[in-house]
Amino acid sequence: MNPLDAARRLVGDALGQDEICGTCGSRVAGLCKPLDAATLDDVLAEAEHVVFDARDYLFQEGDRAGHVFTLVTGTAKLVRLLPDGREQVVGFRFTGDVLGYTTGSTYPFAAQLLTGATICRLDRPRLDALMRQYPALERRFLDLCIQELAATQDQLVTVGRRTAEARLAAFLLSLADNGQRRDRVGPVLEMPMTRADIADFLGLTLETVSRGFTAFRRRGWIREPSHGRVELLKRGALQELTDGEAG
Amino acid sequence: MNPLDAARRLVGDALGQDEICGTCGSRVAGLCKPLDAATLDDVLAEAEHVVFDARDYLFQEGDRAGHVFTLVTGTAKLVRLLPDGREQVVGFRFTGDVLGYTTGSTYPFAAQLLTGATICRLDRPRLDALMRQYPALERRFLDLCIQELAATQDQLVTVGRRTAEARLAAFLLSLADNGQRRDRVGPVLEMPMTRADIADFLGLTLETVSRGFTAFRRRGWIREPSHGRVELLKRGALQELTDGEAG
DNA sequence: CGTGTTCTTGATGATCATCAAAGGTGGTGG
DNA sequence: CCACCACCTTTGATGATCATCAAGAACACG
Repeated sequence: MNPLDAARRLVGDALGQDEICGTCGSRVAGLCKPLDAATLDDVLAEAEHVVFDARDYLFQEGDRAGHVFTLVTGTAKLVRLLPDGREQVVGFRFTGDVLGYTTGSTYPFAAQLLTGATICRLDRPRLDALMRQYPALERRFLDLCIQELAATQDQLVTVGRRTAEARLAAFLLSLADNGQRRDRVGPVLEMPMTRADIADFLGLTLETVSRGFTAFRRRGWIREPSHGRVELLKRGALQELTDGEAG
Repeated sequence: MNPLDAARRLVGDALGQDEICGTCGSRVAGLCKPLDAATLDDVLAEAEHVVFDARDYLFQEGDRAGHVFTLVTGTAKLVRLLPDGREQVVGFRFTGDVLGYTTGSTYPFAAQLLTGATICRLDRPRLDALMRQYPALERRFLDLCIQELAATQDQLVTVGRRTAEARLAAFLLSLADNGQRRDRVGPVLEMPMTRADIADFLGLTLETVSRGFTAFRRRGWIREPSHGRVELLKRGALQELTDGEAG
């Protein structure tokens, strides 16, 4: 069952009901995690749920920042454009993550979906009102922002100071960490991004990324059971590569 | 007069008095900018001023996050270490900037001074108390964090997708923007960082950075009137380079 | 005035981008 | 249901960019 179908079914069954909203609120990375039940109800009463297709943009770079989004289901990439049209992926966002919060008036990057997705969306006027009412919400955004900052700095280290294969290894390990935080079962990771997406994230070309995957496969470090999935067979080897102890 | 002497003199004359504290509070990037006078007095009463030498660390990566710092005078670099000892500079901080705020228990990077500096320092327990009292302070940190995030994403674009000379041009232009925000007079920019610092920031080697400066000098795009200073003579040319319209 | 640090410049080579083409895969419509 | 088509992926050949190694020059400091 592909993610889009899953999302549609979920929404069809339970749009606006506690089942979905519970999901919004209970995720590790979710917006409402530290809120008590009464507050949560207030917040969720204001939010709306929407379904998007793969490749849809939640927002473009420079758009008026009118909403904050939570990914109930699906994966997205955050993209900055260069004047000449090339793009840099500044991050990926997964089920449970929050996107698009800014104190500025426009989004500083675009958010494009890699899969179909169910989105929980809250508009800025309502969010501002809720934040005045519940200061814990503002604190939550600060926590999230500090986490994002740390992750972006990590990425800067990866792109600035590692070889192509080491970057790829770091990417795969971060995917795995991500899966764990979301308590996904089993050793096989979902990887909905294309080689081009990964290249734009790592500051490489898609050819170089492809060669990296091939090399890891040949060495028996990874396995790709199907499109959009990886399994890390030798984490130690990947870790050594990122740590620079390459032989 | 070197920056260290300037800092020492300033502190010797006016430590703890309104003159310095006014400086903390009035800067564009300062912590207390949006606070009213009464709040500002409360915050400043809790802060202490300290003088550091060039190369001192305000904190190391992994230290307990016990203080928040404002640079009253001086320049610092923020550094992440790799397992093999190489380092990535994730940002520079200038007079008026705030450093070291995190909701976590340890600093995720080190802060090392490039020049002597006067620091306005506030410990976490007091800061937390002040934030409970003045929610505007928390909001201020969120603003700052979002700005830092945007700047770090910009840097990711630079390091991931631009050539060596284009990175250097972007760096010089950002220095100039920074100077403007601080309403520095005249066309000559302070540049207290070494070629190695710049290289570690741009994901290059110090030799490549040096060659870049030489190339820009030869083309008449920049001038270095003395150590630690630059003047941008052809901003348009530098801008074209970063925008990728290089011929 | 000597010493350590930073900066410059050159020579060489490795890494990775670029260009090119063919093989897969999934989705769509006939 | 099959065939076609668009997109993604793989693989190869070549070359440019930038790292590395090396040595000398300029500068700051004691």
